[in-house]
Amino acid sequence: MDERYRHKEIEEKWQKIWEEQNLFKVTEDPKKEKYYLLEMFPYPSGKIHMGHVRNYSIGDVLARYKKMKGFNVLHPMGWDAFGMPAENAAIDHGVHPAKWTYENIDYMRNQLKRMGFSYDWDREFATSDVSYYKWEQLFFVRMYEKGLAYKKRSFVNWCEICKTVLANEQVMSDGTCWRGHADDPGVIQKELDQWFFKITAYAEELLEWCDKLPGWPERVLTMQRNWIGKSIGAEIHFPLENSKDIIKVFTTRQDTVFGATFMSLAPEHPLALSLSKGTGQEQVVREFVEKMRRQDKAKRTAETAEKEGVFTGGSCLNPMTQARMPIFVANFVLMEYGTGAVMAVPTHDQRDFEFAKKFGLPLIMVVQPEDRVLDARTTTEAYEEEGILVNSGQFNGMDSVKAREKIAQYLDEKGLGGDRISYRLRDWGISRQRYWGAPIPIIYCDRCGTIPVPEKDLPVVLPSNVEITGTGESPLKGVKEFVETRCPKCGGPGRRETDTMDTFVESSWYFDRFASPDYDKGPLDKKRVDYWMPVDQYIGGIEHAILHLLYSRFFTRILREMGWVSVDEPFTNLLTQGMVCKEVYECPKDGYLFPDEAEGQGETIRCRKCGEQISIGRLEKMSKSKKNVVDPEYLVENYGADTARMFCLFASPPEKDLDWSDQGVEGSARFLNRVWRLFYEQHGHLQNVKPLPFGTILDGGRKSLRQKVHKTIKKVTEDIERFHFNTAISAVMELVNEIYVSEIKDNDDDGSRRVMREAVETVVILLSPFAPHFAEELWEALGDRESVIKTRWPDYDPEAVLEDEILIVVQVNGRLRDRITIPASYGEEEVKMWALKSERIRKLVEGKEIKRVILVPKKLVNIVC
RNA sequence: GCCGAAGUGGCGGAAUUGGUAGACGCGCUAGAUUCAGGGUCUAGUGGGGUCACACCUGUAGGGGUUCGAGUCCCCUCUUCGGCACCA
Repeated sequence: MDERYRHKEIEEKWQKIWEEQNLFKVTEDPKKEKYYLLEMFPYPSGKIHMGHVRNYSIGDVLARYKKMKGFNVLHPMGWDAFGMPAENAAIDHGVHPAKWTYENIDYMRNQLKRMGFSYDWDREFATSDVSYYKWEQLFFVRMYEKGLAYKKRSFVNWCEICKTVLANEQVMSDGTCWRGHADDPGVIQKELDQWFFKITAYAEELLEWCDKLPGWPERVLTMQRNWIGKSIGAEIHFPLENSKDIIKVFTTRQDTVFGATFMSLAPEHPLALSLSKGTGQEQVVREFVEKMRRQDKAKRTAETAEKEGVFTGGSCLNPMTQARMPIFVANFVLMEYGTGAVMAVPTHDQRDFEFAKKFGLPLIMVVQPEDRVLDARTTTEAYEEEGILVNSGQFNGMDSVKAREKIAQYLDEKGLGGDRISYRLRDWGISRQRYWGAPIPIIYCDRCGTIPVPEKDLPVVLPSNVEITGTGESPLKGVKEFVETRCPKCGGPGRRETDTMDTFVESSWYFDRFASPDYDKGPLDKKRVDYWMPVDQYIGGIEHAILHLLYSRFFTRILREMGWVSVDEPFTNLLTQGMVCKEVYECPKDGYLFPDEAEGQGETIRCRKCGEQISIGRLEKMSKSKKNVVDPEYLVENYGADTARMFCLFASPPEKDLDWSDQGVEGSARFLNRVWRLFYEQHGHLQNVKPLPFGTILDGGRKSLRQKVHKTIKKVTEDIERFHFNTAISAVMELVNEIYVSEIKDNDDDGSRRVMREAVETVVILLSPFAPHFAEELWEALGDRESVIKTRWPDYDPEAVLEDEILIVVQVNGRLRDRITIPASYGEEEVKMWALKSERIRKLVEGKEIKRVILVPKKLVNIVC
């Protein structure tokens, strides 16, 4: 054994051995309990970052631990390889997206291997492999046949920087692109023909299952519930004046229908323009609609935005009162929600109230609170609470909750509408005007229309001879050999669809493919998928709380319907890890600085460029633009992968953000070195020594050390099970500290050596999921031939952890006054007696009447007087 | 505005169910090491107070429940995240 801990040599040595022995390869084994552990696979952007290191270190602890616990562990890794950065690289550097992507993959695979993660590399694939995306094209074709994939001309979110369409989920609440560009001008609305997946068909099921995922963080479920946004209400039909047509509205407050005095339409509503024809309002409406279309939607629909609108010239009738209701176009009405038309009840909706005041429209109070009387003539705001119905015909006097039910029933009976449920969730737009993605397998024929590519003709291979320009048109449009084809139905000339699929489609089923990545007779080998799915533990960043996780849940249902998977939900347990943060250096003149662009210390840190005093300290997520990243490669080089892993796990619990600290990394390195020195000093005299069997009776230093060992086994096991890796590591640190100061450390007798052997052996085993190379090397130094990961995770000896003397805290009136050590065997009365016998307690209690004595077994006595 | 999470030493963080607040690590202090420095080992380290005890005080702030509250309840403040004219 080397006197010094040489991380580089050790890590290379063991990575080679693991690979040679194919140690992490798994196959289905019905005799063993399976455990599918998955971390979100990376986009091959070039290099791994600290977020990956943290995510995958957490996963690797669990994978290795479960393996040692005897589970058949599936722990795969692959690449989310389609996407825009590859095209940007093509535009910026003239390198083909495929070359760029696969070179990045090679580099990053190597980096992951250097971290020592226990992946079954035989299962690796990239989503840009034809052997992967061809199955996605098969899904598309089948979905098209079932009406789950359809094409629609509509207004879609368009990012000017990405030059492509975004799904609703990909637009942030401030109206910017989810990718986070600098100086994002905001997503605009563009009218395009787009393919959609019918996720709304599963809105109810996706929502219901939010209550059946106890292994998911509540906040993720809450976000998904909000996103689906279920509202229970009614549809009401309003007949147009002078026409047989009707306007349908959705409302959750059908109890206020008698108070509806006007109508508001979304600017995109087809009736908006047609109603105005010949009324003299045509020009005004046209201008308003045009203006709205050009406006950033997030701005237009922000709550603070001024309520704007114009009269269409048309009117409809309130079906309950027959009152005439003028029809307006209003900026706050959304075409995508409900029916794009809103019955306006200014007395009971604040938006309508403000709108009515602006245009001098009538107010009719129809719901009265029970404790006061509201007057429509004097009220200054809408009353939106429940109450008793007035001015509402046969529903007068009814409670508003009850009235909602009765009015919906009435509408249904009269053919004027009825109960409806509306969702905020909209269908998933998947068309992207991009090259580097899976082609949508559709052919357009002038005679036969839209024809899916027959299954026997799949895959539609992405051509490689393409010019990437970044104009906003799909680059595939320029590839003649790709576009021009034959119609599969009539054999005449046909044109291929040139848009590609959203890359979130690939990540919606990759976890299924990992179960049978080599299968070529279909997308999934049912038997193997049934063995492995669902994923027992999924780990990744909270930023995917809606996007990826909701799409994956939807896709699982599609694959279930098609018979490829048997599960309802893909991920049983979800762990969302926090971000990796570091302080930023910001100069008032030169912006963000790298740490070495600053000089000085403490209060007087200055910019090297301009000499200006700079601010420091604010913690932000590591990002290139903020110049606060730490390159994992630097860490591995200087400290080793094991230290990097230890730090990520020790510094903070997984769900919380991790604050980067160079000194913290030093601390982790120091700990490993401390363990190394202990072994260097001890391994010689502990080789081929066997630990004592369970139940052995000991005393003195042997007993106390052995007790600490078994307590540590118990603690670390429990902590790993509940993902408290930081406290698991601190428990091992405590054990190491205790070994250092143990009085039996250098004893030569058989008993001491056997206790010591067990102690150091336990340190290695407990540390092995965290610092695997380090543990292997020490394990070998102790004389063991087999890899430490093949060792069974130890059980603790229940007898060894028992204490014969325990510390009892003695309180007087709830305040700590003394601590006494007594034999653990003492009964209640004896404990109380000894507590009262304590000198300090006697002084405090003297002359007072003892009213009560409370005893918490093995913990405390509280004397009340 | 609504919903959710959080607030503990100089710092990162401990404290499964109400029962010794501050484990472990960083930093700092002292001592040791034939000791330049660094490294290593040992000990100390919430604040006040004391030679040392005793004692007082302390988990964002205020109130409450309890023999006992970081933990439970109510109110307030701050931070972060989500949703936000969704009819």
